[in-house]
Amino acid sequence: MLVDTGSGDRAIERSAQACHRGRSATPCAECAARPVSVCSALAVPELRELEALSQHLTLDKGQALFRQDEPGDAVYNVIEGSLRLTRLLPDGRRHIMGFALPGDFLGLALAERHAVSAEALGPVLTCRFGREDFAALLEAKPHLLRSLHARTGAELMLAQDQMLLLGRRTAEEKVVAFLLGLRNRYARTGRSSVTVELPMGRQDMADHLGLTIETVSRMLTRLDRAHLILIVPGGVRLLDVERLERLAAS
Amino acid sequence: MLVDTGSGDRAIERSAQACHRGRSATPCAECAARPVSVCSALAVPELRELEALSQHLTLDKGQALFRQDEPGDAVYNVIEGSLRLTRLLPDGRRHIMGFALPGDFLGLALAERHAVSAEALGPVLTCRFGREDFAALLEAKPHLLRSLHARTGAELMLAQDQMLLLGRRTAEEKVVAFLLGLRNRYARTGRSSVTVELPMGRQDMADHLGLTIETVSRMLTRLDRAHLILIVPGGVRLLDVERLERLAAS
DNA sequence: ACGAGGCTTTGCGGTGGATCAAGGCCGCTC
DNA sequence: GAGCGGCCTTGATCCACCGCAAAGCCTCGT
Repeated sequence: MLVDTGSGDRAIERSAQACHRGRSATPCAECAARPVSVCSALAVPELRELEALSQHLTLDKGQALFRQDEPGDAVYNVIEGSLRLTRLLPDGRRHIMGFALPGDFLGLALAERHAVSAEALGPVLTCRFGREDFAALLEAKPHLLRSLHARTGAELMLAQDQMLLLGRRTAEEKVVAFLLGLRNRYARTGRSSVTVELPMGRQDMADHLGLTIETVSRMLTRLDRAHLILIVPGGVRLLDVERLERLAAS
Repeated sequence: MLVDTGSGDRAIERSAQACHRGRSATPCAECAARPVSVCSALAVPELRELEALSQHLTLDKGQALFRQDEPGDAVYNVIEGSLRLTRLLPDGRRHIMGFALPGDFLGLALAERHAVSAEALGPVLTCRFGREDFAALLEAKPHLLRSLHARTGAELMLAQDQMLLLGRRTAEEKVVAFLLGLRNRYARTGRSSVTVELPMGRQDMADHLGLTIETVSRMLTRLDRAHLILIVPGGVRLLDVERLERLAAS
């Protein structure tokens, strides 16, 4: 949902040939992500136009959709799976600006160059639009631009929340706020559940919260031992949301 | 330039009667802030319409333009002076999301409620637009909306820079990056100079950088003693920009 | 000129989280 | 099913920054 752009680190290689391209059989009207994505701004008849401009694109775990500082020649809508949006400091320090979930739009800022790298946390399905095509569509559909602007504004508010979190919260508050925030995002995109999936690793959480991997791990085990959460494979179960919310001091 | 909204702390009281309202004699075409503000998206003939919708509004040091959580019934363009954009945690911890300078637009997100408080750091002159009026204008002028969206996108990128700064940088890097960033913003709005004005106090800088007032003070004196900057009344003089940029690791 | 209040600087411990260093727990592949 | 590699946890120590306290300094009003 955040801006985009990117250059990765590791052994993550964008292998264009590995990405299956071209529309699959499913039309926009039946897209699972449509109700929660920008596309919801378009009426059903308009979806035909959108469909003509779009390409499906899949990624495997670890592949980069785009890299920091690359020219932003396309924008994407996430349909399935999740990605991490990473920014690198010249000296190698890494920060994760956020995680993109189904329905999130990558390229909100329509910037010349991607400000972050987008790397798949698992199998990912996206809908790709060429930059020119999408700009032309925005030109023709003011309500799409308005919807995009509204999303960008919402993203800006989230970014502010994150700034406050990074600047003024303790390690425990950070971890708890992260879990609750993720839960709320899942709830908004449909499946709400007591169990919060964590598709990212501990290091990713740490790089998102401005902590080290050890601190994140310690805080999680502390919350577990206090019976506020239960650590399960692939995620956590929130046992006492009320008390967690008090801890997050939001 | 950031979002807006607000509820302050201290003895800052919005005294509506203290704000001189109504257009002064100067028309939009001669506005000093026009070249660097959203208004630059409008052609000279269109400025008449803009002018009809706008009201000048002045603030004294410490007065709030709006408060966190207030309904966002207006948007503002800063013409002269500077403001701090503050967000408060329920327990009193404060974070300053940014500082608005001449040319900055407050209310980019067009949100229902202000996300921050905007408080004048000194005498301030703003241009006020009613929310409804401005929305109607956006409806009528797509290029104004596009300009606003571009600004919001740029703001989002800045917010990401700030997140990286808050999450992954040392106290010294934070202070240096802040000084350099402020210098660049001044340069963009016209008057560039070796001397960087600091209209905000040390506590404000601390609350912006996620530090304490003592740490900010210590870093500044350390930079001063290293002859990288010179602390002068009301600001600092940058003595060795090259070395400062290396320190900021940007 | 003087005094008061607010802001800034400086010194001195204290501490939350970083850093360093083992292990432990999978889920692979062979 | 043994061995390997990646991730996660846990413990011990360290240090950058915090928090408190006391001056110092500047501005403003009288």
